[in-house]
Amino acid sequence: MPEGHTIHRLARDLRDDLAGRPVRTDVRQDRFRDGAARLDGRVLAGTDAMGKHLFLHFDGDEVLYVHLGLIGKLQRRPLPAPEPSPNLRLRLQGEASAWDLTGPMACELRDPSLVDAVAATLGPDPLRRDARPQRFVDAVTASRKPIGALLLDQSVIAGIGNVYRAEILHLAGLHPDRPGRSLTEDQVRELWRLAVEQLRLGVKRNRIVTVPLGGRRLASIGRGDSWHVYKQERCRTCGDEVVHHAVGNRTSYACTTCQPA
DNA sequence: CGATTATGATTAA
DNA sequence: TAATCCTAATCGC
Repeated sequence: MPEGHTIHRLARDLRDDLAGRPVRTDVRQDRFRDGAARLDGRVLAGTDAMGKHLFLHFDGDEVLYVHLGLIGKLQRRPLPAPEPSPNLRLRLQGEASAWDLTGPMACELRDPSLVDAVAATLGPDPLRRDARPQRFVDAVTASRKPIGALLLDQSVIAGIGNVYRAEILHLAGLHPDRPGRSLTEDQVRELWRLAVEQLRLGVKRNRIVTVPLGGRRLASIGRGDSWHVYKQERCRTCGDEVVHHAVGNRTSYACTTCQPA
């Protein structure tokens, strides 16, 4: 689940649930036992999300830095919270809920200066008001790498993952192999606009659904029916064949008709 | 019940 | 390019 929309939604939900009051911590794995003990009883001051990076600011000038990676989860448990999984990296418990972190790529207590250090490695984030889209446009139009690789490069645009890459390129009618340099500024601006639109929808729905709802309820869209080309054999727009091939180390998906090479 | 797979990213070779 | 980390849902037998 974790592309940028997931992280921004978590930042919001964690703030709403936990901020302003002391949190209790719990842990099952050994690797963050010390960190959990340090945080126990501290007040969550606020949260921040940049691309796929999540920052929880605690009173006492310390930041809990979390990156979920491929398989990490941060799940809400209404109180009384169930017995945690043996894999629990960290539980943060507030007055009405507990949040269980499992499988993250990173879970570290750091100095607040880390936020700026991470920001310096990232391209503009379509979900942030302070994003500078022209940086994305310039990076793409200057590169000979395929647009499919550039969209996954977090230093070019922050927060896009494999699902949004496939779906945004399909919505734009662009083939993943098109070199960045071959695109017009207008085409790249359209990619940015689609990224903003789709990621915002993702935050709102807490789920990636790029097909038009057409009056249907979100809950009625089945698993695998949510996308035009990602993990599809046939394009959900025109019914033609979807071709799978590796671009930028990951499987890319493109409709032979909607996304001509 | 074991094998496979995944919406990520870094490090080593 | 390949190996590695980490977990849980899904799939085939």
